[in-house]
Amino acid sequence: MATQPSSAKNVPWLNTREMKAWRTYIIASRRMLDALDNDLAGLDLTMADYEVLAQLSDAPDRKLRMSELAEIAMISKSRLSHRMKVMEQAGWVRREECPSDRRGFFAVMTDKGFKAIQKAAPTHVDSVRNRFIDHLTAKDQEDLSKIFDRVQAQLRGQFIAEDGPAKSSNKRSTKK
Amino acid sequence: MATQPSSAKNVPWLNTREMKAWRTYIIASRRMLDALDNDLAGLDLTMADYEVLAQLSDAPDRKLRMSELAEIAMISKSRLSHRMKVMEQAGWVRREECPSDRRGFFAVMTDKGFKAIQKAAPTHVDSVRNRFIDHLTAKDQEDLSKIFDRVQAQLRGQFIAEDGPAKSSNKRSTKK
DNA sequence: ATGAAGTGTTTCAACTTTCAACTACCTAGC
DNA sequence: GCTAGGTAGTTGAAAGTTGAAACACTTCAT
Repeated sequence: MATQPSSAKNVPWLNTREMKAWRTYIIASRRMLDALDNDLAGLDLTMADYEVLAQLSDAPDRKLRMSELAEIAMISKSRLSHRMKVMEQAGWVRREECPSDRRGFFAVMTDKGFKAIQKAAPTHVDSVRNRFIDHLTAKDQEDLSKIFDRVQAQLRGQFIAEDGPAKSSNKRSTKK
Repeated sequence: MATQPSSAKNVPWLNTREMKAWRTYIIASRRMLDALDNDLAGLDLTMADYEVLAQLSDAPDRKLRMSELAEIAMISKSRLSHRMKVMEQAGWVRREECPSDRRGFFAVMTDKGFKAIQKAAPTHVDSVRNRFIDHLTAKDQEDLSKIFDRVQAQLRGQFIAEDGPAKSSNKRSTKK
């Protein structure tokens, strides 16, 4: 539906090597991500929230425009608004008016939020090491970077070529 | 909390190479998975449902015990029950009593379900190729398999060592 | 000025996910 | 045979997540 990528017919099936790579990658990744989320749960964080907070803590003055934060954290503006409300109540962030553009707001990380993320970081890094990085050689790491740089480049290419705002859109057709 | 992996204190931070590998992998993966889900949306499928159906279609007689299916599709039994209800209404699967253990049920893929997945498969494979596999050399694929085999082996190790039923458990502590 | 477009929030309805029963059955020990 | 305890799977309610659309402002170009 909608510009079927030309080559859609007679797609060559995955051969054994390809299938193995795909399945191994996809399954191990899911398990690992579950595990990481689990490791963070003890700190009342999800990976998604950690990502938002980490981005914020890296930003100059630990503040970013809402839109920009949404973009780099790869979530919709609406979703960010929702999450911010929760994190605001936890006292980790607050909103601040943008003086130069009065439509805009900054998401600002509070000291409490910064302490929270600083406390979470070692646990998370430990997770990432134990569950992933420490099992890779330096060469592996470089290979991986190259591979996923390529993957990402192509995705970006396709998205720019298209129209939509990149986000999903779940069009479960008119089937009940 | 709960057997902190001994080395939890003074965790060495990720160096540049490690950080690059981790971020590139995690971000590109997320984008790619989003894209794949998007590609499937036109066929009224999510990756999760596709996974369930694919497992079923690969099983002998295209049937599996509910528990077993839940396990290999990496979802909880409860969740599978709920999803099955939906897929049953779509006419893709049905439940069948297990004669040898009358507590049990088989999930059975119907012909209609098989046709649906057969129709979806080329699109999905095309997605997987375009967005991932075709950007890897044969060597890349082998490297990837090795890497994620290792990652998975270690995860399994840790899980076996623990008590729970492997599934998350979200213990957001007693805060509010 | 005026209208179009941008920023961010909010409401709403749909959907997903988990949790804690709950039914039904099986197995073992006595 | 009975009973205790375990397993298979379902269920309903509660909680959480999500995106679309409507909204209130503000800015910007004419």
